[in-house]
Amino acid sequence: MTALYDGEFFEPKATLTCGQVFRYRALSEQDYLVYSGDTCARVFRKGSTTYVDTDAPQYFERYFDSTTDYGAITERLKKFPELACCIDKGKGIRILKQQLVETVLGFIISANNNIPRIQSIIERLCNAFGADKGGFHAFPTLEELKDVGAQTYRALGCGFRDRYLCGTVKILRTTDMLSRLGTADTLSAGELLTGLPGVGRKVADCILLFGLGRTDCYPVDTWIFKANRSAQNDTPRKVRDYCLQRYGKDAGYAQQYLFYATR
DNA sequence: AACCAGGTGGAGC
DNA sequence: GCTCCACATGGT
Repeated sequence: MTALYDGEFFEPKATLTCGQVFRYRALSEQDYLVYSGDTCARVFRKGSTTYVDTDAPQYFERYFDSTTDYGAITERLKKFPELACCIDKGKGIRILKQQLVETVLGFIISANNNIPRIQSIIERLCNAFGADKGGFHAFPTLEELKDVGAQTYRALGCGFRDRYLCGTVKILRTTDMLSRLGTADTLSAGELLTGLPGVGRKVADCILLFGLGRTDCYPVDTWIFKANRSAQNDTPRKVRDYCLQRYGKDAGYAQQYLFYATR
């Protein structure tokens, strides 16, 4: 089934290559396959329309955040002069509502890593342990990762993050953290997440934003820090606090427009 | 051949 | 609280 969207605020390329998601593959300039959990969709643009072709239309309607008014968000953020040109470049970005476990493990792998390598590690992880869905493999469930040891993650190219993955999988499997994350406020959810091995401030903010839909977050990575640092805000923590205060509930959107435009 | 990549954790102060 | 630094891996 294929759903149609006005493409002004929904471009496949901007949405998928702005750094929020790792499981996608480009077929051409504005034509992508994207995988989430155990499902997939083809997202492509023709003229001023974006099409989503999938067997799970209701899932991807939510995944692509279809009911949020990005025109209103960009109007609010355009008032900040430092964002004006970023929004012109990236106004087709949508913040995806991704699977929580997939987001947690994906961003643990992202630490001190580059995006092409993150993508290939995650693809190998899916191929090794995720269910065969015919043409692609699902992201592994916690149950499927139950007995995966550090040396196996190491063999998949995860490097020093092997023990983080083992430790986090065990906690997610054996505690009620996942259910608590869904109902906790953003601050409490952040504290829960930073208690996981391999999850610090930045990775927690990515999980909050991309896996829990908390747009009042501002992940500060090396790129954002270089773009935002000043004499006043000379540490990642200060940049984060300043931008959270400045952009409020729109901080997550602001961060994505900036990341996409400056990376 | 150093340096970098969507950083984190730990030791030492 | 803070500052250094090791940590796998592959690309430039």
